[in-house]
Formats: sequence, structure tokens, C-alpha cells
Amino acid sequence: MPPGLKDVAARAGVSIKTVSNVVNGYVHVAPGTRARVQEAIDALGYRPNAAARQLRGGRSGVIALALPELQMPYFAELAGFIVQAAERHAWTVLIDQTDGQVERERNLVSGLRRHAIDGLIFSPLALAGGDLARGEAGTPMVLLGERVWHGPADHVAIDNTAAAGDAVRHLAGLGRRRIAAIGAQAQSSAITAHQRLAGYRAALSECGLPYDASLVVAVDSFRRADGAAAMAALLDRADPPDAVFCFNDLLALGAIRTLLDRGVAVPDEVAVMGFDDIEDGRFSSPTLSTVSPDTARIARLAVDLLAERLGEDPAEAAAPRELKVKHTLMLRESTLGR
Amino acid sequence: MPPGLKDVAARAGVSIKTVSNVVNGYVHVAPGTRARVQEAIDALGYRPNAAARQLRGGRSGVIALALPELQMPYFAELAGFIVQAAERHAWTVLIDQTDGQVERERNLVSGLRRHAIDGLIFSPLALAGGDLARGEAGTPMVLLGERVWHGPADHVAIDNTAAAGDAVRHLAGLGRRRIAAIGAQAQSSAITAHQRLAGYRAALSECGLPYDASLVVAVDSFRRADGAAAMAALLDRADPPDAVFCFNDLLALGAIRTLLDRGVAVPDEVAVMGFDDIEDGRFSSPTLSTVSPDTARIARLAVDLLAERLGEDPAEAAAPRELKVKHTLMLRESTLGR
DNA sequence: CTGAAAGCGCTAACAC
DNA sequence: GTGTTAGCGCTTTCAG
Repeated sequence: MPPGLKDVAARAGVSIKTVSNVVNGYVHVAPGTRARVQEAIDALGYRPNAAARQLRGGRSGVIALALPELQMPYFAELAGFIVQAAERHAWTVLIDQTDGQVERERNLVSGLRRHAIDGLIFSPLALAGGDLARGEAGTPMVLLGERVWHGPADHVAIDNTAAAGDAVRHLAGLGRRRIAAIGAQAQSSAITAHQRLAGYRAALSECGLPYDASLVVAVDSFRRADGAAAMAALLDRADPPDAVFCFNDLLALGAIRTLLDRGVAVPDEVAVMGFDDIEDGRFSSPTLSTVSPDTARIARLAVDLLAERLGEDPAEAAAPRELKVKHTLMLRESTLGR
Repeated sequence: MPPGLKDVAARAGVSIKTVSNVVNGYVHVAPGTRARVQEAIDALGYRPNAAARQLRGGRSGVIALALPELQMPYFAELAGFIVQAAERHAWTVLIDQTDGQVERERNLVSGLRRHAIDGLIFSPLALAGGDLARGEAGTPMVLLGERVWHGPADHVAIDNTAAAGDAVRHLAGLGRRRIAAIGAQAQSSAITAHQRLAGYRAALSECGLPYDASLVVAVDSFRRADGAAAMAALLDRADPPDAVFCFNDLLALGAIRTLLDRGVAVPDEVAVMGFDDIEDGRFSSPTLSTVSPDTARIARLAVDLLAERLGEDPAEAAAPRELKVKHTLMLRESTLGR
């Protein structure tokens, strides 16, 4: 049985309140008393009981981060940055993996969680906006990605459509004319894929290039293997593309692998762009040109938004806010050559 | 103010205990009563208060996972597997990043945490065994990696020394004679690096190859950039190696990048082995030969060990257990060629 | 099968 | 400056 406040109080010969004061760094404690209490604390190895504190005070000091899967480098990097940012607010981060399943995402958002959290940062994959109109009761949430959600949630995102457009314009600027896209998704709920596809189409027409639906390859998930398979399908065509825009870096890395396997030169014969700017792409061969979303900044903003919400009077809460984060193009060997 | 048990009780016209029974799935509740209570629960949107539950029952349903950094793919993959395994026990996982700093690792282990957890899975990097003799009071811990810890902690690990030896023997079996090592560490606390180095040396002598200290390159951390720099140093020598064993995959991928940059053929001129078998290595060019530790199994075992500890009577706790997990060699292009 | 009441460890009024 | 006391929301004896 771990020692409680009253054990410490007994040993120090003071009241429980005085111990509490010392523990919480209250100012008005006589130095002698403080010392005696501290001694007792150390001797007994006293640690405040987090559950009791929370029951009383209402806050757990824990925020949840819900994301599809830590195994995907982009989300792992994001999670790392979130944990770092949370530290500055003395928060600990709890991880919920949704595997991109609608059901699990729904549960999270509707507050069906077993554990007390002060806030939620949510990176949805499959979340259909409509059926989730009623937000989680009480706990503030910030959404990563475009606003597909019509509850009282803040969100921070880059402009996916514009970013995808930039990538395609870069490819077109290189003189590429048959630009394929890898990463379309069947389910209409895959908002990210839809936005990137929209950007791709917009940029194409803007550059005076025809839209050829057969150059758009759908994938089941955004993994290397999917990218590799999609690229193989593209190469099997009579008229293969001279460039590919992949909706994330993993797809691009998989595509490059297929290209090199088949002896196709990158970028000479086929240029490749990715999206996310994960570490892998900076050391792959060839290094990967990609859209860089400044993930560290996204993480910091998300955590800070949560902090603001927790600081404000719930009665006069500000309206949901949307923060746009700038993206940049990282141009490397997979489009520029060496 | 969220509704409590008593609100539900009032609405259903029963006592607080009956509601509690329904919530906890007690058997002996009259069907009619149950229905009425359930109706009230739904109407009010009642959710049990986790803090109060824990205060009463003692368990939080949360385990902590302490690791150096989610940004490193191996740890991200590990974390993903741990979260998955924890789900099967209805646990949520809370992440603590130590950045490999001794101070932070020490704090974690000595129980200086703000949040209530039922157990801890700890992947130490810099932890010096000696100064940490007294384990965390109460909460069970399982250590990932060799036993450098002399408190009451279980641990699960692969045999690093043997695994490193296997890697080097593979290289020697290919006819390589000047086998370098990248990943030695200055601090004596870096146990993993030491074990892999020991395996390297043992295998070398076993194969009748001389040990040349100048072929062992130390690094600050196990990142791609470090591997790239180390490889560059190796290539600048008068007599560069014909093979490199890197202490993890990131170092290996960095090394390969340098090799290709300099026009050195892999594996023809220099063969490269890594360690960890992260996803990246399966799609890199060339694909990476590596030691595969079966991370999913490690994660599952770690969580199950924790579960056992939590299930047992603390009075008659079993002695600390050590679980060895088998490793395998994944041989790919970076040593075998295409 | 259901109700009443005690108390988990802590904090915050409020006395002294 | 320090002590007393009343709950936070829940589970759990113990009665009925």
C-alpha cells in the first residue's frame, strides 16, 4: 500500500493540509515545517495519487492522439512531434490507433473511451463528416486535415489541393506531358486522396495537359507495396507515363523501386514526386522530390490550440478555428536528377 | 457537468448501486430494471468517470511505453505493435519519449511520473544498470533488451551478440575480408552497441579475420545521416572495406546512400548489412540485408508479461523472467546482389 | 435482487 | 500559518 498524504502528515507531525501545501508548492509554509514535511515525503517515498487528484480537479494531464497507424512513417513522425509539443504543456500523450477504420474513428470521436483525457488530437482517415455531426461531449478536439467535420472542433491543415497542384506543376514545368497519379481511393470518405486528386486535375488543365483517367491509379492503402504494384500496372501499358505524382512518399518509394527493378531510369524516363517529406526520402536512391507540410509546425499548432481551449471559459468558447499551414516543395533527384 | 451515477439512478427510479450493476454487466439484475436503467443511461449520455473508478479500483487501464524516439522507424514499428497487443488486454498506451537521455530514463524508472499507469514497458538506450538498482515502487515493468538492470523487472530481448555475429559471418561467407562496423558508441552505457560490437569481433576471429580497430566507426546516434558520414570516412581511407556491418538499418541506409553517391557498387564493391529489418529496407535500392528481430513477437511477449504480473498476487510474485526471442537473417540485394 | 452508507486520496473552503 | 471538513464519482460490503 503506497503512503498517502495522511501517512506523511503523521510522520511529520502536521496536518494533511500542510503536506498538501508543501506538495503543491504553496508559498505560505514556514521553512521549518516545510523541511520536516519534505523529509517525511522522501523517507516514505510519497507520490501523489493521480486518480484522486484528477477526481478532485477534473484534469488528467493526458491528451489522446488518434491516428491510423504508427507503422506509417508520416504518422510516426507526427506523433513524435506531438509528444514533444505536449511536453511543453506538461501533458502526456496516449495513442489510439484507428487503422483507418470508420467504426473506430467514430467511437473515438463520440467519446466512447475508457480513459480520462483532457483533449484529443485526431488525424482521421476514413471519417465521413456527416454521420458524426454531434461532437464529443465536453473534451476539446483538434482535427488534423481539412474540415470535413461539422462539430465544434478546431483544425489545422495544409492546403492539400494547392499542394498537389504545385507538385504537378513542377512536373509539367520539367516538360513532362504524361503525368500519372498514384493514390486515388475508392471510398468517398478518403478526403485526403480526393483533395490531392482535385489538385492534380486542376494543375493538369491549367498547364494545358489532357486529363486521362486511365493514368490515375487507385490503391487500397498508402503503403510502399501499393505504390510498387500501381507503378507496375502503369508500366505495363502501351504508353507509360513520363512522370508520376504519388499521393504520399511511401507510394512514391514503392513506385521508384518498381521503376528501378524494370530498368527504367529515374528521373530521366520517369520523374517521381511524393508527398509528406518523410526522412526516408532524403536518403533514398534517388532522393525523393516531395511536398513538405512542415509536420513539426502542424504538431505544435495542434497542441497549442488544445491548450487554448483548455484555458478558456467553456461558457464563452471561441468559434471553431481553422489554421492553414504553409507547405513547400522539396525538389530532389527523383525529379531533378543528380 | 456530465451526468453521474446518481443522475441516472434518479431518472430510472432506482438506486445508484443498481445502475452500477448494469454498467458493469452484473448478472443479477431484473430484465425490466436493466432496460429502464439502460434507457436512462442512453438518454443522459452517461459515461463512467475513469478517475473515480481508478481511485476506487486501483487500476487505470493505461500502460506506459518509454522509448527513445518515435521518429526512428524501428521504435515507431515497435510502438505500433505494442499498442496493438495492448488492445487485446483493453489497455491504452501512453508514450514517453526519453530521447535516450539518462536523466529522463532515470526519472521514468524511479516512478517520477505524473500519471497513473498500471505498468511500464521500457526500451532503454542510455540506462546505466548500476545507479538504478531500486526499481519503480509497485508498478511492474518489462524491459526491452538485454538485462542491464538489477531490479525486479522482466525483460524480453534477442541475443544481440549472436545476431551481430550471424551478420558478420554472412558477410565473411560471401568472401569479404575487410569488414567494417558502423555504430560503435562512446558512452559505456550504450549496451546495445557494445553487444553488437562484441558479436562483430567474435565472428571476425571465428572466421580467421584480423580485428582492425580503425574499421570500427563510432557514431553519435543511429540515424541515416550518421551512417552516411561514417561511410564517407571509411571510403576516404587508403584501403576501404569490402563490406560494412551497420548496427541498425538507418545507419545502413545512410551508408548505402554515400556509397551510391560516390559511384561505389553495392554489393559488388562493398556489401552492406543492417539490423532491425524496418520496412524501408524492403523497398530501398538496393534492398537491404539485415537482422530481423521479430518485433511483433517482442511486443506481444512484453505486453503479455505485463499482463501476467498484473494478474498475480504481489505477495507471491514470480522471480524476474528473461525471454529470448529468436532472430533471423533477411538476405537481400545489399549483400546478395540482384 | 436492490438499497444505504462507507470511503478510495486528494483539494479547497473555511475556521482557528 | 496551519488544521478541519466536505465532497469529487465510483465500487463495495452489508442489510433487507
